[in-house]
Amino acid sequence: MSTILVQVAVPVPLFELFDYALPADTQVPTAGCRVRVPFGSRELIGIVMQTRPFNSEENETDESFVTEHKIKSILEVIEFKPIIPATTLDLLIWAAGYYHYPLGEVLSAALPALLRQGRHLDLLTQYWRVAPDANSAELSRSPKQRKTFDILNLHDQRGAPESILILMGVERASLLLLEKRGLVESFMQPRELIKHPVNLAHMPLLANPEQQYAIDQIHAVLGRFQGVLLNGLTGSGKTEVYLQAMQPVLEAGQQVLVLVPEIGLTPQTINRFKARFHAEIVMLHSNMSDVARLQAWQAAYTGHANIVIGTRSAVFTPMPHLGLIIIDEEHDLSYKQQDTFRYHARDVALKRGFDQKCPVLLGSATPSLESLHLAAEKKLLHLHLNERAGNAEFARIHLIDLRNKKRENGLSQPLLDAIATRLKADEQVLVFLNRRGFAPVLLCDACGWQADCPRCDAHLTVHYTPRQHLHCHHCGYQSRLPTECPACKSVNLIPTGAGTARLEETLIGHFPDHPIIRVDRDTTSRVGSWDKIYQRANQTGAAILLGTQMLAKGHHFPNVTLVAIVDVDGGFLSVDFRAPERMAQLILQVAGRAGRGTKTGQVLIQTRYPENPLLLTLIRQGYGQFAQEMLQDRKSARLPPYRHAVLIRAESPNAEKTEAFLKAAIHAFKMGIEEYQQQTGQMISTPHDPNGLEIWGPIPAPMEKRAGVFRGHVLIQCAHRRLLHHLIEPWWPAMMHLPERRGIRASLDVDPMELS
DNA sequence: AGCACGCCGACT
DNA sequence: GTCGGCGTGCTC
Repeated sequence: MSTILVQVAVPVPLFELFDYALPADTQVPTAGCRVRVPFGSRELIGIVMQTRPFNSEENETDESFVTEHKIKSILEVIEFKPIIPATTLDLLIWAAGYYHYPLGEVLSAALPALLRQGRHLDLLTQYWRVAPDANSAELSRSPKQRKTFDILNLHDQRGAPESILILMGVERASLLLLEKRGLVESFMQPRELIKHPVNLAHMPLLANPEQQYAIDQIHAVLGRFQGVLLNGLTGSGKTEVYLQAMQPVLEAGQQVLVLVPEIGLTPQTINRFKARFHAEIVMLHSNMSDVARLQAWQAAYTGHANIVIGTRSAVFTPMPHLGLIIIDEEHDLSYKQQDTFRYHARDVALKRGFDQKCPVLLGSATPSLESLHLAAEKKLLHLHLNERAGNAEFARIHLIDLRNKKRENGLSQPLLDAIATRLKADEQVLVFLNRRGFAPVLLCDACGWQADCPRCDAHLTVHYTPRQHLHCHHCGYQSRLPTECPACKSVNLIPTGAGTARLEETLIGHFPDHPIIRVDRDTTSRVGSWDKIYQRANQTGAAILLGTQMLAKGHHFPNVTLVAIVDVDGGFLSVDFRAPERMAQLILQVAGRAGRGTKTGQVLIQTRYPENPLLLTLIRQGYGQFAQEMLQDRKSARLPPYRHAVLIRAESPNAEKTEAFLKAAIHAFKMGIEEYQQQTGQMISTPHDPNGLEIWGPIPAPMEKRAGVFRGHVLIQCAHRRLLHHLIEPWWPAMMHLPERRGIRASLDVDPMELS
């Protein structure tokens, strides 16, 4: 009997695809369509990858390994027009291969939750129109409804989709009120794809020569793939370049994809775009309801949305008329997913631009070393914006040598003096310390005992407010604050070191007359939303803003003229080879925050190592030169981006078993190398040969025990990406079935960003 | 990942 | 005598 076999990617952590029979009277689905299939004892939604005729007579010789009787039938074909269009499907297949993650899970993760659950794409859209016998006279006392009615009255009986009306400033509430009065009515119909031309809502700002050059360069590469690195200081007008770069793309009826860091998707960002273009703009981020997300996704998928602004996962949104991809703050770590499917949205975006023949614009004041390296190799076009708007001077950065200086809870006298000066001038100060709580260590003065987390290789942090206790910031473990040392019964337990809570106390002591706004994970629920924080900061005059990384990533505080970095040394002395780069990005980011308009800003950095050459390069010669030196270091240390890296992580409650798995994995990998050598006659042996394949490990993770599990790593590096992936491709799936894997959680991280 | 099957401990 | 612990193996 002749039937059709359908190869399906199912959302399970397995690397193989599964074959199903198509019911006899069913139309053949194409690749990218969803199907409901039986899988073991359950039912799952899978994605069709391929269909092929299947002849049971010839099955004996069929390359299909599945015995005929095992093949089950598809239960339902959910749609015949692919929910994942061919270009998106190809991108996802590539990503699953590149990141060595099961295809079924990759595809499933790329769909909005409701589609993942099998819901049909609802292509009907709500339209509104004026009711046939509407008498609008009664609206004289409801100006909002009047305005809404008038806008709707511009349209004939064919009406207008709600999203377009909202675009024109209509509020949904007014529509509903008018509907109650019987003046307007709504109906559902498939939305017509009218390419309504995108108009300018506002004229572009006058670009300075640098901006104009950048805009021209980007316009010159529209219509083909070109990666562009837009390297612009904070305040140099990157957003204006984005907007003008987008304009001809939108005017040509094409779509623009804008990726922003997780924290960057603020109303201010969106409003910049809305204020410039009369266009349909949709957002895609994690704080949206499933329905809202589906609606936005659908607008992108159908081509109705002109601009799609989203976080990391939006890089996979189908967009039939994609003409430009913009990645704002391309160096931001949130573009790399840190669990499960560990993709990097920036790298996926570059691949997508290549596939869909459109430019990819990477913007940053402090580009990643990866992007700078690509620019140096001429794989990215490198554009610079160095002028600040209004000729505002960039903040001056100074070091405060902490050695032999009296300090009060980490604050040196020169820093306290500088804060006092700024407050006296009615200006604001931002104090940055990446450590929350009161004190990072509780130490016994008598015997040296320290309060440690029983589940992690870490000290417990002392907290006094809102409730006195010890807290592990790595696993959440909590215990009461001991009154005496458990080891020697001494009562001299000293909270040692300073966190933001202690700094707050100290600052209140010094500056009792000024508001001190603390922003960290412990206070945001108390202080309120970001909006409230901005409001408070902008309403008061002289004030101190104190906080962790959260504060550095937030938005602008226009009255801040001094930024203090209390402890820079952690960043420059860390074992993680990317730590200095991240600290430099942070310093520049907060420096961009200081001083706007007429007031020149100042950055003070406290350090015990004022002669640190990297730090000196950064403050004397800027980020560009700093990055060049970092790249030189990376090159001589044979680290990324000069080597391609893959990190294997394993964890289990048993340290020996974790290590045994990693050893077995290394052994298998080395067997794979030998096989490769025999097949190709090419030797890959020493780290110093041009192939430079290096295997490091098993090594304990920087914090070996965390939340009660032991974590180990193997780092594999290679000068040739192709070779590395060629070796990993057959090897990693096989590792899932290793006997030593029992009880181990293992994952593979391609191009790891954090070695923890 | 789920889910079922299966083989050893404390209970109505 | 059963309920249920989670080890093991499979999913077209």
